[in-house]
Amino acid sequence: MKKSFQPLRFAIIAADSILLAFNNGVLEVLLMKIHRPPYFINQWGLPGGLVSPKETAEDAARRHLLEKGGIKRGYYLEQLCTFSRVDRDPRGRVVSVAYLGLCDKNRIQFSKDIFPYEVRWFPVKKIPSLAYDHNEIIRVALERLRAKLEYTNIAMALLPDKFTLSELQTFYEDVLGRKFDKRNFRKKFLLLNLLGKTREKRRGASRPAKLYRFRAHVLKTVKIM
Amino acid sequence: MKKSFQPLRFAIIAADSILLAFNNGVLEVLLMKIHRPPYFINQWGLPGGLVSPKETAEDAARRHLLEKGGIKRGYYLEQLCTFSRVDRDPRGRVVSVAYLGLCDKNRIQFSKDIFPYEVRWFPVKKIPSLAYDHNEIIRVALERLRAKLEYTNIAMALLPDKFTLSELQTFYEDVLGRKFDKRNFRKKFLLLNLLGKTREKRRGASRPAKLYRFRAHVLKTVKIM
DNA sequence: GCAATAGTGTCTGTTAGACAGTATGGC
DNA sequence: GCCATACTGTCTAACAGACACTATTGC
Repeated sequence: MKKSFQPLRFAIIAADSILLAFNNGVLEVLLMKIHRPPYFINQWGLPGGLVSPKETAEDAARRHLLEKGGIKRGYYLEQLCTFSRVDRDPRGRVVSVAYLGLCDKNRIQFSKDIFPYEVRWFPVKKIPSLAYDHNEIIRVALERLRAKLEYTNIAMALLPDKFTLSELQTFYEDVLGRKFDKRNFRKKFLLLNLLGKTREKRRGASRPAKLYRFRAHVLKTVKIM
Repeated sequence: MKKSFQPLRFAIIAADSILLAFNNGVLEVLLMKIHRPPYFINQWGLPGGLVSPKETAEDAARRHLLEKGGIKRGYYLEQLCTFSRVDRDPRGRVVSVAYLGLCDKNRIQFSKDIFPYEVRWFPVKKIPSLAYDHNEIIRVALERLRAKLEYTNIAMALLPDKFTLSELQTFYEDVLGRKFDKRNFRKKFLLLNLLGKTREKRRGASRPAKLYRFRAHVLKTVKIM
């Protein structure tokens, strides 16, 4: 029988978050500029960092979103996947537990403190080459998001409180990269009974549109598409 | 701004596997008796162990299945979830990357070596109280399996090469805990075009039944139920 | 021929998807 | 009145689910 490897006693565990928001018809991800030497200086990467002895990986993910991006609460977060390629971090062995975060920028609570980090929202279609394996992590995150849009009501985490059916449709089309027939889309979504009417309308340069909201903000699995 | 925690420099990373098999109409999980002092001695737990410096978490999961259970290859394995509760291991901070494994005992390759570990297959409905948070991990694994049975062809990883439609139905009923109408079940599954006929029949104490097999052993997402 | 399980078909209600014209408001 | 976008309904094909009887083999 083959001899066992030496156990990994000094691994470092990191928690990285892919925080997504839908803004002006564009899906964006929050990225952070890396300052600390010696690797990837001035490159962009996911907001995240080490897990401390007294916190879970999810706690750490939330803490780093606060410490790096000033994001306090009001966003959805779920575990995505753990990345453990041996050479994924040039500093040594770092295993990263990645979290998928979804938010609406108007609903999120930002801290008013000043942070010594440079963060920026990037459209997911214009992401530069990132540090570590973060491009790969984002790819997996988008796959997960697209899958969940089809069989859960997770869209509620990215959309504003109130929205028109056209906005909802545009959102689905942009993120899934497919077009839907307007009549079928509306019929299907209204029959799912996930939405509630409001009395308000969105006024623009043409006929005003009714505003809807999600009835409940609890994640449900429902076949959508 | 709140001061950052101390980073976790000495965390230990483990990889644990929930290896499932379907045997005589019963879904079973492979468990291992814990011998090493000082905790949980003689309790059962998931086969797994530490991740070594030169291997990924998945490599480690497979290695521990081999070293502890003699299981060489021929099983399906996917990452399930990472468990990082601070006190989940009394020995100290251990973060576990859990893997969901699925196999057919007749198709799997067992090592012929002798292993100093006591392992046993337990019906998932008769699992004792396990070490660490392993009961919880198994709960999550079964949830994942049930979800994937409904929208992928993952059943192929648990079923034998050849099986009758009745056996397939029994499998679905047992694992999902619901009954299906025989005519509808067969109609639906055959229309999905996932199965191929063989010329063989299973003979028993009554009318022989045609044997089918899965056409391809590639995981596909297909709406099944 | 009896027990046991395999195998089969129809009907109905629901859903998915194709498809085009009218309504309302800003300017 | 014109532009822009909101809003609406029908038809057809496919699918989901309820339902009961005949066929084949071992004994």
